[in-house]
Amino acid sequence: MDIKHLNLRESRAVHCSECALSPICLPPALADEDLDQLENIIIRNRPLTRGGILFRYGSRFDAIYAVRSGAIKTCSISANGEEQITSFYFPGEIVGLDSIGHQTYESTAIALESTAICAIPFDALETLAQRHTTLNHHLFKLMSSEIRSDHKTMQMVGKRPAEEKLATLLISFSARYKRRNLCEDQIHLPMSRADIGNYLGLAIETVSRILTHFQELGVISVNGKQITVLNRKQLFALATPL
Amino acid sequence: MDIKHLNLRESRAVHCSECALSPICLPPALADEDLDQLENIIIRNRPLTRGGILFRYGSRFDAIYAVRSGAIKTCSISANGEEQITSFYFPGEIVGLDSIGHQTYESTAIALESTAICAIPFDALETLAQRHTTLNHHLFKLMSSEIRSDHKTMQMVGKRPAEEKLATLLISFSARYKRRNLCEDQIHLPMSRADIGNYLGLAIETVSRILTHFQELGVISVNGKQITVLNRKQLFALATPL
DNA sequence: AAAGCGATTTGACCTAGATCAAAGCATCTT
DNA sequence: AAGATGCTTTGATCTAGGTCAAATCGCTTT
Repeated sequence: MDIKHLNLRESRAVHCSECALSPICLPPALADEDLDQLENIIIRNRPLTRGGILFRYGSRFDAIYAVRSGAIKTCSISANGEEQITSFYFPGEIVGLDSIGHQTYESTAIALESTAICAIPFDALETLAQRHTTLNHHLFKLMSSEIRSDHKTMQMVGKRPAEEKLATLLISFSARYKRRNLCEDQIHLPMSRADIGNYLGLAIETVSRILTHFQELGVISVNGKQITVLNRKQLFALATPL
Repeated sequence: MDIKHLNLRESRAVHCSECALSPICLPPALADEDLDQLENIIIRNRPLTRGGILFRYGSRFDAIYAVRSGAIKTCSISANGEEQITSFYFPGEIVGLDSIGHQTYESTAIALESTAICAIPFDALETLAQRHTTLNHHLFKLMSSEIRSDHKTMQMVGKRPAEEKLATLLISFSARYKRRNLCEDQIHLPMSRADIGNYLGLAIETVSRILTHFQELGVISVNGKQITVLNRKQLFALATPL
């Protein structure tokens, strides 16, 4: 490991207790002592670049990951090789929960842009959780939230008009920006139109057309991957009321 | 509680260790002593009748449920009142995992036919799991399996031809029959065509048409809710290769 | 700055599956 | 047994959104 790399590590070595994302990713009532123990097992690697693979379907499962910055997509690959994007993950969110209890990762996780990650080795985490009720409970909660979020996705994807799907997705992204105290009306889409289409079950042409249409309606303004919400109320009216 | 009810309870009081479904619903390596403790917290109520509600969105979350016989559907209700079926549960499977860590149930669970249930109060289960690593691990595993199963559903529902969706669903049901050592070629559909349509994102007419078409192809024979698989190989060929 | 390349947009057309409508079938009532 | 009620099937249309094709926009790379 060269000096430059060491410096990089050093500069990014933020303790969980100082991390702005901890309200999203950690249980609220974690004692200082427990936090220290958790801190000790977390590994902060060099950031992934766009397209970089965090883990690959079939490789040995050893850790779950907290996104620190950037964004991740996860996909299931069907036997005939077609990939289905199952989720997008933003800072503060945890990737890899679907592989817990398995020997191998059950999906592939790919960085959508330059992305910094905290790796949390699962064996150590499970051992720690066995001794700390709060942490164990938090893990249950994280996993059940993941299930619910998948259910919302199913609700959005299953047989709704394309406009509704897209409006709903934009609102979901906006809400996640807000949760991190970022401006909820400036949505940066880290993924391609193809990714959005795959996720929502739409052709990329449809995604593009609907974004232009929303723009014509004056609901949003589109500038490549940058979306500005101009009429929040109307956007909600276009979406599936979840 | 009247005598009749007590008798009913008595007659169905099968211990987990004797339950044919335990390989599906319990961790394989659970010590006898732990099993006794688990057994003590489980509540076996009177069976639900068709349409009976196991739990309702918004009511207080207090237990997860193992299906003993019959079948359950769970639905998310969107704000405009439309329901989206998120899963079907067969004997040995666990319902309610999506509500763990919440005060209230996050979905509604409804019996599709006469259905017997084991209720497992979650507080007690969590306390027990805190002391028994195997059980805790099993809970993680159950939840991650639920996430994966949702991902498979998303893969099936998202932008696949209708025939593929239906073939895939039949195979999923068939696999779950087999898991319980039942004949994998005799599929009893406990749910209506409308439920299947809702789940797969198809109109009920489409569901019906495709079942007839599969019958014309000689792949299955349809008799109301009773499906017989005549050509397993061909059915697989019609399905999404998951 | 030019060239090259992938991503995105826009337009024209076409199909899978939705919707509408009506007829069959069961199951439950009276 | 005759209705009544609610599924399911079948048939005839219609349309949202897919597919194909071409133009445009942003990028790297040279």
